[in-house]
Amino acid sequence: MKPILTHSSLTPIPAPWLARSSLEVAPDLVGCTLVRQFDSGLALHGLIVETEAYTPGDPACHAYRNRTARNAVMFGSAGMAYVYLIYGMYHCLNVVTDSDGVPSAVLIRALQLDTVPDWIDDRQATKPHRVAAGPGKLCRALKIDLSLTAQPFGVNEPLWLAHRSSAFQQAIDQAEIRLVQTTRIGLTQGADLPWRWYIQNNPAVSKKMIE
DNA sequence: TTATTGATCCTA
DNA sequence: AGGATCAATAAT
Repeated sequence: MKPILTHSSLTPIPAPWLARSSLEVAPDLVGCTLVRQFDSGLALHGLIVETEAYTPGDPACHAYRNRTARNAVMFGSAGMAYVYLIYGMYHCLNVVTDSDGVPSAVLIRALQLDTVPDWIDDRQATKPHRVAAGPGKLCRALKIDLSLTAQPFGVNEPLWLAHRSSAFQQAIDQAEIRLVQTTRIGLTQGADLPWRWYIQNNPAVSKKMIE
């Protein structure tokens, strides 16, 4: 395990905080921390550096058409994990948002990890801040798969979320850290909607981008 | 029932 | 530019 950065006290995010429009929650989750806890007692922390919002009426949302076995959790109450398999080989993690009955979620697209897990191969580990730089990569790094879908975020669960540190919030308030809002990645529908947010100049965002 | 698609990532 | 690889969804 190679340390990348340290973190101070973490305050858990309660489900009601997530029971808002995904368009509000997505930017608010940037700068928060995702914690992955294993049965072994090992815990990994990742600073959320990039998110995307998916809403009802959004053609890119998996819940756009009908309620199915896969997307059912998005119709439920906020604070649950929605995990799905993409392109047959990667998993993606979402936080379910908004009121019960309103299908919406926030996709976690990139994390800055506090440590590089042992199971990451040496080649990848040479660039520590790229290990979780993408929705598929972060699920691989944190061993997130379909077994975690429809599970609640919580301090006694495999996954939980913590609020921004006061230092991060201050940096946002003083514009030392800036959020960029732009279009989402990899979509054929709803590609023009500016519903992605990321930390400007952060080395762990999912792709190299200008401005 | 079979065919196509996809909120990705890596290699060349 | 192309391939890996498979569940959900669309088409037959």
